[in-house]
Amino acid sequence: MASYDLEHPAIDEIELTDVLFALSDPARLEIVREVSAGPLSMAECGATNPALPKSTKSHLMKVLREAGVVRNEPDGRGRRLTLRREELDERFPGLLDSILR
Amino acid sequence: MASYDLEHPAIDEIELTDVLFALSDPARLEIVREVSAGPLSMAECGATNPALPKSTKSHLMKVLREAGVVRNEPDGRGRRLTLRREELDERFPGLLDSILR
DNA sequence: GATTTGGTTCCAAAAAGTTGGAACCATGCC
DNA sequence: GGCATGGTTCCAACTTTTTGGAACCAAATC
Repeated sequence: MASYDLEHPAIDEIELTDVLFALSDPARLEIVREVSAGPLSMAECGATNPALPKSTKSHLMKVLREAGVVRNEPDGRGRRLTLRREELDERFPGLLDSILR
Repeated sequence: MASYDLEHPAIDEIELTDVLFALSDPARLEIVREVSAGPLSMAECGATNPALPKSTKSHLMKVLREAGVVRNEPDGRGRRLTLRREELDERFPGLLDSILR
């Protein structure tokens, strides 16, 4: 069954309030900070929170993905997490910069 | 009696995640947009949502106030709501601009 | 001081979000 | 195929937020 792709909102479907909500949780915001430095695998994320159960981490990531903040795509045996930087910058100029500063 | 002042966080106590959470609700974000144009009374706020019960509106305002987004001070018989613009701009440069744009 | 006006707080119910173990699924590798 | 690895989804318990009526409070005005 081939692909195993998760749903991502198109750029123009991304809602500001959803993005703000996704980033309003300290654990999620921290993940975004980590990912902002470059693509990471699931295991590499949440280095700050090593004891975090994987299901919990996956849920946090789901909120970020569904809000349009992070892209989650298959990568070998694992997954590749990337910040949707350019798209977010285009849709909400300056937002990410001011939050991640 | 005497004073009837509500609690407001000091500028350096304002947490980014609290601000983001406060603004992540469409009704609250709309209130902030209205207030960004200048001080308003409670009654003048939420013009978009006329049927909103006053207790509900007061709760929304409380979240905004406790997050440090809005100042709520006595003004005659009513109350004066103002956006804490300069303070927020100092603490989180560019944030409000990018959100309210 | 009684009344009206404008708003906050109390309280309880409903809705939404969080958390994590267990089951499941996909891929890579032997 | 079989197995280990990396991660998602299911489900249920728990916590937090939201919501709004009713009670309350403070200031202004008569």
